[in-house]
Amino acid sequence: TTNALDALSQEAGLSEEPVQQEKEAAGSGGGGGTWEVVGAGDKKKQRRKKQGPRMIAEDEDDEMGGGSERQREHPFIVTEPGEVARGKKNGLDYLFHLYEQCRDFLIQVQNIAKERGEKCPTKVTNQVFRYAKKAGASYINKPKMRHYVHCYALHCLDEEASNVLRRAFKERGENVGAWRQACYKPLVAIAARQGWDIDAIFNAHPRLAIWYVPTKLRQLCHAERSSAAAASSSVSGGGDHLPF
Amino acid sequence: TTNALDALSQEAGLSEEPVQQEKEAAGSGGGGGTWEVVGAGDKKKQRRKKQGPRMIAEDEDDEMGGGSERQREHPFIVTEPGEVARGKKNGLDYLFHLYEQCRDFLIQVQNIAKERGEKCPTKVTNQVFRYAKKAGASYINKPKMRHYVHCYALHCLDEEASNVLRRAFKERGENVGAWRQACYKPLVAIAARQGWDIDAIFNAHPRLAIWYVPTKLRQLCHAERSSAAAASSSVSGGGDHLPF
DNA sequence: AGAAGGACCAGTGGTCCGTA
DNA sequence: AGAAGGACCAGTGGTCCGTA
Repeated sequence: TTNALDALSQEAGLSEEPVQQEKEAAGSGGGGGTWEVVGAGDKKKQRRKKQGPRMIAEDEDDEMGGGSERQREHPFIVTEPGEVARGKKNGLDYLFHLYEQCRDFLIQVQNIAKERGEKCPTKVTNQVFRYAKKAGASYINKPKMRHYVHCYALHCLDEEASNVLRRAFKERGENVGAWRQACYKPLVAIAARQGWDIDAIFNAHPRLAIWYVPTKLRQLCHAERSSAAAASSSVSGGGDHLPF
Repeated sequence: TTNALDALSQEAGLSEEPVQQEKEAAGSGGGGGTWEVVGAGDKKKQRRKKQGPRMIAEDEDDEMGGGSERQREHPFIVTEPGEVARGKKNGLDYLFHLYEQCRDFLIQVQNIAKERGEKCPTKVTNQVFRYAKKAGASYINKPKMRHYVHCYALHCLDEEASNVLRRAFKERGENVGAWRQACYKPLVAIAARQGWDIDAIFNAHPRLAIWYVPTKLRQLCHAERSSAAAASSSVSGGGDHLPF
């Protein structure tokens, strides 16, 4: 906890070279099952490129010394439950594991806030992402986590349906983007069964409640509810008269 | 609701002259008991004054036409429960009434958001203040409401104690600032009785839950808890040994 | 001196788009 | 073409301080 406290009390330093850490993309080719996650790659300096005509001294050492490349996480592929991705890929169990890690980081941030009597986040906020980065989990970032939230939601709310979908998309050789898109539909169906309140559905699930409902999922639920309501009113005639 | 929808869908226009509305500071000298609240004063243009050297064409009509002054709400004075402030003053029942109004505005904003399938605020946010202004309640503003939140909290959580305090401070002829300061102490005492969790206390009260816990109140609770803990550990000796 | 509130500012939620 | 994520941006929570 002492270390954690330190990590939080310093600000995120973008200008100083960050301390390098070891990594071999946890889970991408390793043993299997338990993810021994540590810090990430070789990233260096990536200074701002756009934003106005600020050009002077912009690229003092843009060559990065000895040709080491800016490192990213390996891309995800559709894997079935329990399957470990081979080659320079990460599997979906690993993806979902990242959400559990974020939850752990949130809990740490919450504990620190409570100790200090500061306001205590209930969601995975920017502060939590900053904390995760400081704690060495540089492979966690906001755009990625937000991108796949609804996939994780399906995994939480109906693991069986999620597994079926994963197997089907793996079998068909679909890419991650296609699988990701396909995750919306069963979620909307779940919302339909529960009165369309997707926020309530997220909040009722302890591991999901800490994630913001994705805008697109919210919109899909709303659109689907509207057209369902229109359809059910049109079967009774479609006019202004009372049903039945 | 149609009007409400319109009000929300337009952005707050700072540059255009806002539509003028009638007002005679509701409750400041009126009948008594029920606040017939409407729009506010004569405010005009108040464009930015600081922020850089942007000077050109800054004050095309700074004289405001015919000498009409920029209008503010009358200041609050300490009144006892049920008492209506006389002269160019507002009483504390009116102050608390503003919090109830904000709650009504929040509920309207929530209803609109639900209809539209947008994310739904649980607190009085900037959006709600903007909505209130559009709806004609220009006497409601964020700095004022935040300033007195803890006073309203005491009123909600222990109306009897709040009333006693009001009578005492009125009798002593104290000003609003002194009364406001004095509201902290009984709140900290309430928190002490309930395990020091001021957020939980706010959230447990339906009318209070929509307000952010004021920073200073949170800090006071934290400081008081710490010193209470220190005191209770020092009576048992003050050392590192176990109590008892 | 006491008080009301416009306006500022650091850090947020959200996601685009230059990058690999 | 498909995907990861730095970095941007509009609007937020918070409150200072020029104003009356």
